[in-house]
Amino acid sequence: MRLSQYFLPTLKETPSEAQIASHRLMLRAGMVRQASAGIYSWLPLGLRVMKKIEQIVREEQNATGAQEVLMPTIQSADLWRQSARYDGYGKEMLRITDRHDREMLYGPTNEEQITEIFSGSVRSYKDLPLNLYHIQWKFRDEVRPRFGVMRGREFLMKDAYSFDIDAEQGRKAYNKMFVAYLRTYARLGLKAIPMQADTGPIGGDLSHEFIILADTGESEVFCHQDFLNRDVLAEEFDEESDLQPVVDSWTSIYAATDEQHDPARFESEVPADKRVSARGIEVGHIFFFGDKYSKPLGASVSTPEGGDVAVQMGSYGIGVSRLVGGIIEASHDDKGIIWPDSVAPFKVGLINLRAGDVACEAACEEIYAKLEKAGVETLYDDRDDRAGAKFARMDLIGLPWQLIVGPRGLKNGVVELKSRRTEERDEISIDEALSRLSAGQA
RNA sequence: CGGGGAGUAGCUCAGCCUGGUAGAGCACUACGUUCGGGACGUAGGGGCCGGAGGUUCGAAUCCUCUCUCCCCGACCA
Repeated sequence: MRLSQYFLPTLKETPSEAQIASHRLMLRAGMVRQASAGIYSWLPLGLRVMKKIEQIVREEQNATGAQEVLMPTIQSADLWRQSARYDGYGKEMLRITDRHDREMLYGPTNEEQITEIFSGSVRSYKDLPLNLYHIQWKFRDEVRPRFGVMRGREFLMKDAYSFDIDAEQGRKAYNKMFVAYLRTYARLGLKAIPMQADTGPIGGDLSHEFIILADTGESEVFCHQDFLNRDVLAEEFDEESDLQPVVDSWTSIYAATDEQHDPARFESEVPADKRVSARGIEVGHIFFFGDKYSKPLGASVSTPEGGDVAVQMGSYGIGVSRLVGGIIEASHDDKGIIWPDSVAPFKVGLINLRAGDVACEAACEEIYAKLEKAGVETLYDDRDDRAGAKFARMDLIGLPWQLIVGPRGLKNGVVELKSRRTEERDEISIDEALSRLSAGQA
């Protein structure tokens, strides 16, 4: 993509409403624009990142055997009356009426809807286990939206729903999601820590929330150092096996948010040099709640013995749009965003330091064409700005690699390849730069 | 939902107290000089001063009502 043609409205000054780093940086980098309190429009750069996160989430869900569906944002009030949550959910639910005065609502979550879909089509234990998910916008009328997309009212969420014949099978489904979540966050370049959680309004007796560490996190987190050193992507799992030992290995070590923190336990269970206290952001929450929804909504299947039994359900949420902010919170510096490779909107920013210079332009055009051909996502800064402005903008939007082409280097036959994260610069030939960027790692 | 604050140019803000031709910096347009870490000069364009009432000869400014946004707390993917 040529920057001269790309809609990237970056800001030099910070809009006054933005308090935390990710919000400031998202506005300054031209990723989003606020429409009203807690509601955002996504501009090209922001949308690219969100789509990448969404795709990683999707791949990890699919890998567990979950199947993607898409449910509507607008739901009927009647459905929610059946689960008795229409009155219970309170003012967070945005209620609307259509032209016939039918009571509708903008879905804050989809347990009722998925359960109805299930019960309308599934009759036998032979159709289980089943896990359906979708990635759809939700609306929760938060009292006080804040922190940009981290606590918006409208947000994009992946929610999965598992259906099983009994609690034992349900626990297996829960464990699969547990591990899939760990893998998802790891692929997003995040250290996520599972913590025992309250089940809140969704209910149930088994629940974990996933917290990523970031200095600006909302809650204080205490955990064992081992969490941070463990690489879940390096571990092999047999999806069909019982994952309980894996889950146990993650949940048996101390980890708690400040609400549930027990200093005495922390100190007795974790050696002093392994104690980590940090700030955290919740980016996912999983629940197993048995027949809480299947019973009132009549989601039952026939058993091998010929009887009828309400299915055991779980629900599993990841805040996709929140993760865009969360990743920035976990990965930025005073110059701007530092994207992990897996979600970077482009892999490399090609900077022509002297637009209009014949040699620079020819070199950039050649490099750009070759990178595009090699499938390397490239944002080519072909604008006629001064060098300083180009550097500042590229640092702000945080692409992992900057390939800097200037008259000074070209005279010696070299370009400069700079890592945004480490700030290491290598002066190398164009060919070497191309081969490094085209290979997996630069 | 309690408490505080703010709405004036795309952004950051001054002007308001004490009513009298709507301003600055950045951004934008043109030209020139510049050109490896957010340059400089000259000339421009851009505003129903959040909205509605009121007071007044005259309202961004004073009064009333209202809408919106932000911050702190209690609650949340």
